[in-house]
Amino acid sequence: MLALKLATRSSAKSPASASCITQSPRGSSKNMTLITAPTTTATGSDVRVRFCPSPTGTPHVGLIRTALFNWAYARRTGGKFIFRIEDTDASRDSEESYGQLVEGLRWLGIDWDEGIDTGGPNEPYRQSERGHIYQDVIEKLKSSGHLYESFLTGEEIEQRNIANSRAVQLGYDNSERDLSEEDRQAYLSEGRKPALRLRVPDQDITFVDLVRGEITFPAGSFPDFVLVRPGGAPLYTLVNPVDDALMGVTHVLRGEDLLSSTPRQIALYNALVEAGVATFIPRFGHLPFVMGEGNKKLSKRNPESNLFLHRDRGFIPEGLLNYLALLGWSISADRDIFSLDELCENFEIENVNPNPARFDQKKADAINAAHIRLLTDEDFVARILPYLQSAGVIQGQPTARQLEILSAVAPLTKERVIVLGDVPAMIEFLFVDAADLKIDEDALKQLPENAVEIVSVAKASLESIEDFTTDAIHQALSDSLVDGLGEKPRNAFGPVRTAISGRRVTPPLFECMEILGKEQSLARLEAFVQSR
RNA sequence: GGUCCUAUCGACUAGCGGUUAGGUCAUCACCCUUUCAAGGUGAGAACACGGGUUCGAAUCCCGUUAGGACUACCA
Repeated sequence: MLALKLATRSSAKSPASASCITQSPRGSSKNMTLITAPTTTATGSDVRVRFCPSPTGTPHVGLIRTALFNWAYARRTGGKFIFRIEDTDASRDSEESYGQLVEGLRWLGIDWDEGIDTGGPNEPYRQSERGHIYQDVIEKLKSSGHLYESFLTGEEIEQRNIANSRAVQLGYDNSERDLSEEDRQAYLSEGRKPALRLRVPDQDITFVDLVRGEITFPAGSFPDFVLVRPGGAPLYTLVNPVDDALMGVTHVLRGEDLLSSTPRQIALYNALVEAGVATFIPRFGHLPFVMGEGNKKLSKRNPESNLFLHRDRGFIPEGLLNYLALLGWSISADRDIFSLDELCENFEIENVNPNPARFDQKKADAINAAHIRLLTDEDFVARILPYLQSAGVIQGQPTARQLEILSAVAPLTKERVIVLGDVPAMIEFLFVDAADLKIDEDALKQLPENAVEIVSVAKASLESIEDFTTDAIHQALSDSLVDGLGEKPRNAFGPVRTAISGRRVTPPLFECMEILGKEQSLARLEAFVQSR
């Protein structure tokens, strides 16, 4: 025990510890291998990060946050961002989901330097098309002695543990590391086919996590694990690190759920280096979970996990990404709103907070609203158009008059929505004829007794106006309703608003009347009086 | 069972040995106001617990407690 501590300490002090992997051999297995491969020292433009989702289901905001941080890290360092698809599980993967992943990243503006569609020096970027590559790597690992055949079934492994009074949960006992040739032949003659396991070094494995600092897994924390199925099909445990190695990935930024498998991957990387497949071990950084209600990881069942639901509601990429970045990272002590450029300029993986963060829809909404207000009027119009079209407010391409209305109402509307999906209901009345205007229940409910009187006085006072402008309208209505009838502004303008828009909440009333024009406005007031 | 991670207002966080513990969302109050927003001002609200190290601990160390992850011939 003392010797172990000394070993760890001295190795930490030695100059050789520029490598992040600390070695402290323990025990004395005949086949003991040690981790000797160097950890990458890549910085700046040598940085290579990747996003490698499995195409199962619709894109999840937690997944997007991972993509965002990898992307931001690449943009910050000047390195490369690789987009790879891990579609080796035909039963769960779907082409539809693959398409959604690509669509999602494109919509958000997260672009990649190598990968799907874009191509690059390490094609193909879909694992389902890389089968031949893995077979070659498996051969190299076999001939360098890092893999060994394992014939025991799960049931047999459990039996052995019971027989040896070893905890069943401990799993495999590495008992076939030195299988004799006779035993091997005996298994083969039974018609068994072996899985291939990695000979894991009997030593503590330490690495410096980019968000959590130094982490040590004691020797024996996990058994020799399977890399290849009986029959030769490679597993995720093999293909993920192999692809990273082949693609030269230097920094692996991924979810916290993979933290425990990192020592396994370091052991594999070491084997890969010794087998001549890789030249270094990457650095790892484990991002905190995105949580949902209670203390549970945000699951695909939670609607707020679905990227496209946010888009459909009217989140804009700037808002959603800003909020997602806030889940574990902050730009400064007193600022929450920032652009993607600012994120890329300031992102430091070392500043990511290791605690899990809860997804808060209210705050996400507030951040999105702030970004909508930052849009120029032209940009705002362009972005709300699809929402107006799908709500049926505008059919097909907008007319010149509709465009005119939109640009007039844009600055008024921008200030009072939290998502773009709020817009159609708010401005629909500007696009219908007086005869077709419907009056909402909640607008009617709060009308004063003398609503009809107010509206007809309003109409009379507006008829004489020459210039039908906001100021003139305001003046005329104030004179006739507030001064003339002695109504409070609230009581005076409420009925007019309802008659004009049919709604309780609208952009500012006088501006809306100016946009509608004198004829339309008066027609609506008249229609209201007639219908009561 | 084993291994690992985590712990600051209701939520997200700033803090990296000396702060009246700061900001944002949410909540409440007031101001502004033609509705709704936006904006302005203000209030309440946190260092999980126990030891240690130190002149001094939210900050470093240990333990406890509480969450969480992993422990597949899934990815």
